[in-house]
Amino acid sequence: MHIKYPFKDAPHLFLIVATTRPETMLGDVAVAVNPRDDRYKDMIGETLTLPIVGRELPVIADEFVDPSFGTGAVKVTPAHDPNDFEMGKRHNLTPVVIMQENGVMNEYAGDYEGMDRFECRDALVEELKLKKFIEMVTPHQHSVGHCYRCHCVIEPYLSEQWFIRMRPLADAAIKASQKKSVIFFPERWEKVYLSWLENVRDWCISRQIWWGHRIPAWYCQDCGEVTVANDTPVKCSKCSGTTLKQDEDVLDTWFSSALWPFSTMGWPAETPELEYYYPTSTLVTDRGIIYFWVARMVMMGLEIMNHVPFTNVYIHGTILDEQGRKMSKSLGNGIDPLLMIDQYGADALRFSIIVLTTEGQDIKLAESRFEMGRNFTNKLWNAARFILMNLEEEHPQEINPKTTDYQFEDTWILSRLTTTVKACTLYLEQFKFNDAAMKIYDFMWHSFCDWYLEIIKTRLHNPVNQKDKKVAQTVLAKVFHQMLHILHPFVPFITEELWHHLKSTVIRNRIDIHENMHSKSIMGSFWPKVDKRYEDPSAEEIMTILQDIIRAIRNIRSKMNIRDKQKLNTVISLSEDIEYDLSGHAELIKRMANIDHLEIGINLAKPANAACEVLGKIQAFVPLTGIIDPGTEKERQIKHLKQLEDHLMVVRGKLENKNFAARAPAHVVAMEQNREKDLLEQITKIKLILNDLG
RNA sequence: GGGCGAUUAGCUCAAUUGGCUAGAGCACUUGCCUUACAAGCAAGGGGUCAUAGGUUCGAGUCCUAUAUCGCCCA
Repeated sequence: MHIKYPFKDAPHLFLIVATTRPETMLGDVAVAVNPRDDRYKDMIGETLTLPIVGRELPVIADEFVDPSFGTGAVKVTPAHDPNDFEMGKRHNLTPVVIMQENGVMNEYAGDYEGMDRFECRDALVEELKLKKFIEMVTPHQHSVGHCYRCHCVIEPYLSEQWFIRMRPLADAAIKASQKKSVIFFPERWEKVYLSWLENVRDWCISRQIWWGHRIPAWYCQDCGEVTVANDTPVKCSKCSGTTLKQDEDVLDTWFSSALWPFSTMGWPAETPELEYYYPTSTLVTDRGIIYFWVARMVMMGLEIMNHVPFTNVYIHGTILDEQGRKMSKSLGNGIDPLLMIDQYGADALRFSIIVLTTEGQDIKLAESRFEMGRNFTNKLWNAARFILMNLEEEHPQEINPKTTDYQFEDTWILSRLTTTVKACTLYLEQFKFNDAAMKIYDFMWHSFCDWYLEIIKTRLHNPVNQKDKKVAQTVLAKVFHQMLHILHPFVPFITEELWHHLKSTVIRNRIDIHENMHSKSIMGSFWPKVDKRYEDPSAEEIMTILQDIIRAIRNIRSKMNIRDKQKLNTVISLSEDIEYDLSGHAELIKRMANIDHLEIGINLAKPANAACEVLGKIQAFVPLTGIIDPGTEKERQIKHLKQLEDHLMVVRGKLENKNFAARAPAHVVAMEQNREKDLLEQITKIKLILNDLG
């Protein structure tokens, strides 16, 4: 709406002012233009007459005015617009409040006194029209603040409120993070924290709502003195008058929240809780409240307790719904954790969420994601059933397995366990929870269950001697015990339950696993220490090779449609320069690949009608007279050959680049050279096999 | 308008700070009710790492620009 404001000295001339809230003109105290706006330059300092009201308004110059917006001249209403309030302060203008607190026009509204603000708007526009003060009306889209509870339009309103001077508090909080007394994980959130503190403005803590802590300020009705006190004062501190009125407003909720780390511990009393819990080590939260809450807790902690409330601030991703929207009550797209716990289990819920929580990434959460955690806990439960069942046996004295009593798989799983404990510990210290969870997942499922349990089944069910069976049982119990411990933070309920079963089984059967099991709960135990004696990188490397061989044989089985139950014979031929001794592992391969006769040796000849697999310096031959399909076999070999040749091209591309040899580190060059040699050897072997197939 | 982040397999996400043929879960294909587990076992298939330049012996990773999406602030 464009309104004409006449000049005092030339009432037939006007300055046109645009507004979306015409009723606020009753509170106008000036009209402002941009000092560099040529259209209005000459008018600065002139006086206008406010239509209808008749008040004199100076034309002032202010950089804030955007010449391209509206008419380039704006009415200044300091009592009813925050920007105008700032402008009013800059030009020493006295604000005029035109409404009461309930939105009804007051005595400054003249004839409109007593009208509601919207009623007043219509009536005033009518009058302006009648008196021809309106230049034109254009539709204009703008955003209007609404109350989040009652949805009515927010009215900016000049009133007296309490503020906290933030600069000194903020400076202390900035220093705390510079000194690393407060550390963010991931690190980059520190920037958000700092940029807010550096540009912080004084904080208005008065809220005009009926719930919350009333502001502890009392106004003397006799002399006007303000008394601020912990306890309700009985008389004015200045004139001793007894007519005191407490401020109607309450403290901003974030003010109370800022005190949370100590106010919840009995502060200001010096309670044992306060002593124990303040300061604490780590705060875990969402990035959305880094300055609303985190920074304010730090400031208040420093100011009041002389110490930061926490050292580490772990910022996790925001949990969103499947479509990437924030969860909210009004959208109804939230997931009820209690419902999920009923459906999938508390541990499943917890484990799934930890696995999904990757560093600095929001989490799109769908209910189906909890299946992963459920499957994991289910797997753990079933593995435990198997273990406990197989420990159920009277266990006499000779239970103390010396290193020489260990089978290869025992050394391997103990080393894998140690590696896993090490990695988990490191990841947890770095707040990389999902990496820690994934390591445990992989160990429990793909090392312990898929391989170790399968390998030792024969030792448990058809042992060659009782001693070896007992060694297997002891290692089994020991690994399971430690595994439960590293699993415990991720799946606390199931590990507690299983730990009790293990404890009673171990005690009843007198299995000595050299672990303290006297506490009443797994929570009373300690996090496993890395025991370097169990580390065995070569066992882990050899096991990887054995797994490759076993997979290759199973692959041949699958491709040639041979049932798992059918026993096969196999010849494993090794190059003479192979770095590993596999001779001791024939039994393991036979067991896991279901092989009847297995021959392992250097440069063994390929048997007739055999399916082959080339694995680096190892060749596996499975004789399949009458079963082998030469077409399928040829296809397999050609496919493998192509892979090797593609890889060789990449490697040669590097080696043939003169700069590579000159500038890359020696170990990288050596690695590529070795790789070329290995690839060539393998290619030669496959070509021989293909020749043989015709 | 300012700032931050994302873009990798059909889907959801990793990739130890620039160095083996980019991994996992789900989904998919094939074969298995094998006395811990079919919510499972075994074997597979699947990726021009958003696009275009640049730096480098070497780029998913570093730099610049573009596109799309998201968050915060004004």
